Amino acid sequence: MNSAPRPSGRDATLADVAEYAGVSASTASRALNGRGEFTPETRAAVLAAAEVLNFQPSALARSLRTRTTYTVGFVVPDVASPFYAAALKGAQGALEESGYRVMLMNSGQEVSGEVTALQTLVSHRVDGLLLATTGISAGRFEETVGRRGTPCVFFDSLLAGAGAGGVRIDNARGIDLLVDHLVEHGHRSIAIIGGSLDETSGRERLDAFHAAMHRHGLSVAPEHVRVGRWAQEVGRAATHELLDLVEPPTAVVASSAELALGCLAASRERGLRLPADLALVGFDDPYFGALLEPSLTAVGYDAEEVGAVAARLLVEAMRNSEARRELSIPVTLVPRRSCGCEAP
Amino acid sequence: MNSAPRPSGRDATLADVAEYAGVSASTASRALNGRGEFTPETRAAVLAAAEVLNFQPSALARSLRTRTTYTVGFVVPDVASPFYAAALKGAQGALEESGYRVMLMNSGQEVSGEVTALQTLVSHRVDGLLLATTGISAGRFEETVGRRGTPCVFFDSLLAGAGAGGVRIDNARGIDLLVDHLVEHGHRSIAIIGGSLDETSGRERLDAFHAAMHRHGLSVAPEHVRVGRWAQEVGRAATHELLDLVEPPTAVVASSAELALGCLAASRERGLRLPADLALVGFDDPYFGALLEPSLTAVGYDAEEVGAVAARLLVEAMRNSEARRELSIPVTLVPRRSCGCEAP
DNA sequence: CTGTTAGCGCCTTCAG
DNA sequence: CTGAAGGCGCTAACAG
Repeated sequence: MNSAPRPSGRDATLADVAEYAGVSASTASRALNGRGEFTPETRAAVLAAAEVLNFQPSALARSLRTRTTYTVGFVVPDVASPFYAAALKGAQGALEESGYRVMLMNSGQEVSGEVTALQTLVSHRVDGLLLATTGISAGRFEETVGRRGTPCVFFDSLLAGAGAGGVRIDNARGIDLLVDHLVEHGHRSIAIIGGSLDETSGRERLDAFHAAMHRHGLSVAPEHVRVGRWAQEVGRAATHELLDLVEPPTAVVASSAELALGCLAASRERGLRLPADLALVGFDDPYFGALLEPSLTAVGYDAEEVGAVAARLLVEAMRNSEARRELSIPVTLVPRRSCGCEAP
Repeated sequence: MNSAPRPSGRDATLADVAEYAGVSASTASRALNGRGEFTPETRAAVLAAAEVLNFQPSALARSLRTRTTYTVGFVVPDVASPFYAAALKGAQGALEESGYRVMLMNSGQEVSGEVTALQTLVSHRVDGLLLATTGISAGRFEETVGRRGTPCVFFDSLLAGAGAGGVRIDNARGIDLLVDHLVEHGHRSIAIIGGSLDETSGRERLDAFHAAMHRHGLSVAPEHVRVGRWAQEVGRAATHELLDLVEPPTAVVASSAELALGCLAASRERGLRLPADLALVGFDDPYFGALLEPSLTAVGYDAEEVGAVAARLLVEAMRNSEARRELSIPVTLVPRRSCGCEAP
């Protein structure tokens, strides 16, 4: 034993611990990190010293030295969106299990924001990236993170062939489920309110809609296709436009929960009774879906799982960069009343 | 000019840039950071070199040297919760404006998780902390981050007198608004479904409820007070219990959106017609509140603002640690139909 | 205005 | 098993 705990002038560094324990810095380092064998005394002394001095190793210095930060960058358009928030939680959990931390960046729906976020993350030397892109080009991406070779797993919105992998939602299957269900209810004049075509999900859902309609031998009027941002307001406006048509649809599939909510709002403004006057189904099953009026028939999936799977893929990639892998998250139909079902 | 861009063996370091530009490392550093004046040539040469070599300064090394990370730690029980997600977004935006980045940690509703999160953040030498605690003790907090003196602003749930400041929601005012409104509708037998008493909001809302009832000269039956976690399931169970009473309440105030949703679900399960059979009002105005059946009368506030204000307080504290400041976010009543109003 | 020197805190050869 | 030495990449003194 030596002097009293440091008067907190600065806080304890490895050297302090070593001095206090009466050993060299390297020995202290080894003891603390469990490398090699020691005489019990030595080890105990170091541990005690660390305890007493409240030693908190500097992740900064360690990372600089080891060239590993155990930090992963997470970039999404908007953390406040339920989907991204859930994905973040899932990823966070999975990463934590593997000892990684998350540095979060909002890209704010803009490519410039995405590039900035990526640069920041790269300068922080993150070990990996989890990215839900909103439209960065492969070239820009390559230029920003490619050179350093930081592993990157895309999710939700993928960048063709780039990065160490991707996790997608089974958009085509989901839309199929929705359209099939509407057709079973006898609808033939179905409209779609789609999300941004700059994103994978926006494009895939719209394409799948056309394909599904075609499969049923149904035609889709051009004015029955509305696309825009993923916002409630967009869904609302689109619904009004749809209903103002000389031949309004008898059913609509909304590409997201926000869009479906907008449709609901517009219908309510017009005093429409759903599903009698208009049937509605949506992609995304919000947790309050059963409590809406009418309760919303939707295609659901596990958003946390999207993040968790992406994170696991990334961890693998960071450990041993193997071949690129792409996974798909399954979706299921949750029939409720907005489609015309009698159910719950 | 010198040789061709580096074959990307490793990536460019400041030394590389300096060499390429034919100047010393310190000059390169100064030029890049805009310190001091230079002969135009020098500056241009350095900038060009940095450009060509795609130089990305290491935030790690810089932080180690300057003892500043420009990173803020953000700790919440659950990022996926709408409130925290929104607060995060608000904080993120405000912080970004001041050049700070966010490192996110989920405490998972447990004190142990909170301590771990704090330790991690401290070892990363974050410049500041934004914390929505779930019950860490002042002692534990002091022990974990106090020694280093990292500024910390609490939000939502405060730790009495600790840290550099706090941002609270005006819970008392919100509950007053709710109770007053119910009383105006003629209710005298009002129950409350409260959230966790380990958190400031849980306690304050419950206390305010008792105070408000008292103010109106109304008594509250002990069995009309139910508390638990902030979960829909809890709200549902509590509502069933309330309705099974020999003297069920005629109205209930739910302490959060989740709780209100649970109450709605339970009411629906029993085939009750709201607000005729039971009036309901809630703290927290979810964005889909108008689309529920019946639409939910609630007290709302700007969740993003909570995060943004906390972040601004923190930035001030990091710049010049002045006196502790505590701010309150205002709330407003949004009357809809679940209370008995005819409105929208 | 510019270069040289030193060191942030840690880990990891290389000797002993 | 342990200690000494060096360096990760950058910036802040200190000279010139």
